[in-house]
Parts: sequence; C-alpha cells; structure tokens
Amino acid sequence: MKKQHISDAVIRRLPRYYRYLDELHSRGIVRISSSTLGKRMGITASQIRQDLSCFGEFGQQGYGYNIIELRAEIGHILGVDEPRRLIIVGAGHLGHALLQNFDFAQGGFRLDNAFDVSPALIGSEVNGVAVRSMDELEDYCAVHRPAVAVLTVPKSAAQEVADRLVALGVDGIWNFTNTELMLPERVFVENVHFADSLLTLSYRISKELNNDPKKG
Amino acid sequence: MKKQHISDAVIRRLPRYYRYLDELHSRGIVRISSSTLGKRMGITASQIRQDLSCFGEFGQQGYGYNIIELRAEIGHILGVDEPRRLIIVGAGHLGHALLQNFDFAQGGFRLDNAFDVSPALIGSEVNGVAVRSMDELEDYCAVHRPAVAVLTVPKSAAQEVADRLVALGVDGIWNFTNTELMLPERVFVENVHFADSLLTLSYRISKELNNDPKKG
DNA sequence: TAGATTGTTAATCGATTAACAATC
DNA sequence: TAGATTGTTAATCGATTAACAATC
Repeated sequence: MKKQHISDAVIRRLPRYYRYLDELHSRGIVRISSSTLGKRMGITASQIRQDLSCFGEFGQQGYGYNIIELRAEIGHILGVDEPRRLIIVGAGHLGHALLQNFDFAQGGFRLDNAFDVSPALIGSEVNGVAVRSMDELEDYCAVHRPAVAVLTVPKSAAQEVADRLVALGVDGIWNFTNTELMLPERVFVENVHFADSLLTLSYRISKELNNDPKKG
Repeated sequence: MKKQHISDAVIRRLPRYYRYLDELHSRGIVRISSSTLGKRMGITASQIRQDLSCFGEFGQQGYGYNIIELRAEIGHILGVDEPRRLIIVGAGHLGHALLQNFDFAQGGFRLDNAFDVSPALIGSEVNGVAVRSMDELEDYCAVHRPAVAVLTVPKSAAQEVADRLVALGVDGIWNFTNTELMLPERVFVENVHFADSLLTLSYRISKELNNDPKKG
C-alpha cells in the first residue's frame, strides 16, 4: 500500500539502501532478505520492509528481494532515471573539487556548465565542463532551464546568487555555503553544512573523553 | 535538569543554534526569547527550551537568553573550547578545497598537516599547511596524536586508510569517501555523503514534478 | 507590581519495532 | 508440501508540542 506522506527519515534512508544494493550487486549477489540486509546495515528488518512498503511491493514471500530489481525501483523512486540538467555556480576550490570528483550522472544529473565571476577561471574548462561568466547566467538558464544549481560561492554572495537562481526558475539548490538560505517554499534546498557536521563529531569526542568511557 | 542520554536529533540541532546565535550576535542583538528564536529558525519555542534543558539552565524568566552567554555555553557543549589536533588524509581536490576554505579553528580544531601519496603534492604547502607523505603518518601520529582525521582519499583506499588511522589512535573520522566504513565502536565516524544528499534533492524534485503541485 | 518567559511535566504525535496471516 | 519471508496491522517507544507553575 502506497502512503500519501513520506517522512523525511524514510527519504534519507533511500540513498543508503541504494548504495548497499549497488555494493551487493557488484559482489555478484542476486537476492537478499530484509533481515540479512538489515543485519548488514545495522537496522531492523521491519524498518526496511516498512520503508519499502511506502512505495510499493518489491519483494516475494519466501524469497526476499531481487537485488537488481530493487535497486532499479529505488533508483526510479529517487528519480535517477529522469535526467535533469544541473549547473555549478561558483568554481572555486570546492566547485572545482565537485567538478573533478563527483559523478553527477550517477545521480541522474547532467552537468554541462559551471559559472564564476573570476576572470582567471572564465573560459577555462574543468574535467570537460566549461566555466562561464556569471554574466551569462540569465541567458544560459533561459535556454537550458537547469533543474538544480550547486551553490559553491562564498558565503557573502550566497543569498544574492540564490535569489537570482530562483528567479531564473531552478527547482532545487544544493547548498554548500554554510548559510541558511531564505527562499520561497517551492524551491527545494538541500544543505551540506560542513561546519555543523564537524561540530557533531567534536561533541561526541569531547563528551566521550569527559565521561571517561567504560571506566566510570 | 541534565539528561543522561542526549538523542542524535538534539545533537544535530546544536550546531544550528550555534550558527544562528553567531548571526544574531554579529547583528548586535543582545538577548532573545525562545519564541523569537524559534520563529526565525522555523521550529517551536518548546523544542528549543527542551533541547537546552538537556544541558542546563541558560535562560532567565521574563527575559529570555543572553546571546553571547548562550552561544558560549553551546560552544562549550560542542567542545569548541578544547582545541584538538586534526589532520587531513588525502590532499586531492576535495582535501585541497577544505584546506583552502574551511575554518577548522572555529570548530576548535588545530590543523597542522595533510598527507597524501602523490609525489607531486608531497612537500608542498597549501594555505600554510604542509603536505607530507603517507609514509610519515605513523611517525607523525606517534608524536602529535591527532584526535580527528579528515578522510578525503579515493573510495578504493578508504577502508584501508581508515583502519590505519584507527590503529594510530584517532578518536574520530570525518568521512568524505562516500563509503560506509567498518570500524570499532569506540571510533566516531561522521559521514558526509555527497551522493546521498544530492539523491534526496533529486527525490523531492521528481516527486514534486510528478505530483503537479497545488494543481491536482 | 504586572508582564514576560523560563524550565519542566504532561499530552500528543510520529516513527520504529514486533507480530502474524498470507503466500511464494 | 514445509520453510522462509513478505506486506501490513498492532504495540511500543521516543520525540515534539502544549500547558503551566515558578520567578525574574
């Protein structure tokens, strides 16, 4: 039975299932039960079945799940088979790193241009992707209508550039600027807050050290 | 009343409070009530008070919270005032970007060395930080005992390098390799899974488009 | 003092886990 | 067929929200 509302907790587990299924597939494993998968991932079999049941029925009693099939289903749910255009806005160190390392195609995105204000970068090509001037952003978007913009500009420019991108009609922003963007609700923002992430690690380490673990 | 166990949900909100308080402070605001802060952050006043009460009593009836004080308290809870050593392992594009952009000191970390296998990088200096050979990792750790290692090596080397770091006594790993590391429980791992993050954005966009929002 | 706002207890809501009939 | 495992309903657990006495 498909559910109406899917909770954020479920959505955030989907990519993880996807990743594990990839891994299992690449090891040549064909089928898996929810309990075996759960043991590997450190979650309960119930949770896996409950999560999947939000989207349909993908298993078979007495057998489990066919890995290739389930992987394809989850990919479909995540939208990886409906390729969308994506641009990188800000080709500094971080934008550069994403251009060089990150496999956008695997997530169903087509990256064909990056944008920056720096004359030193404009006109260059990074890993086969052209870096254009920010002045061309309006014209480019009018023609190519990218669905997602990766925001890797300096913090000081973040809100302004985000507003501009929203005005140009992007549906989502992948935000690496470590600021909270104020944008209309219709635009999806996915934040990658490095600082927040490192601080949670800091918390856990300092708490552990203060508690003198397993000795107190 | 201080709680024994702090849930992950609470911990992950702390850096966000910290960030907002910074912002308010930099705007010259001196005090704030839980309800005003909640409105700004899009959460309930109850949740803020409940969260803070896990760690102590930081407010005053009829007044609210002093921003500087509360910020300092949260910083303390997060451990930013107990500086710890941190190393970057893998000085490729992503490691490079972190070296150039990220303010480790703000999170209470002292970064003084990066490590890589590439002869082209070894011996160079990035933003004042020396890049050493991975061969020196053992000797370095024996002397300086870094608490945290930032793991920005290729996926294929991730587990192996992580094992090595754990053997060298690091308490935490900030993992950017997009793999699930298998490590002993005593080591804290904070994952930054770019691919997972982008896939959740993909999901939300494709779902929204399929549902033909506010028109069906 | 009166008004505002805290910290905390109680109520509600949602998410996770357990149980089990259905069935491959 | 017998055993295994699903999808789903019910039970439990935990997290969020509401309420309110305490008090600055």
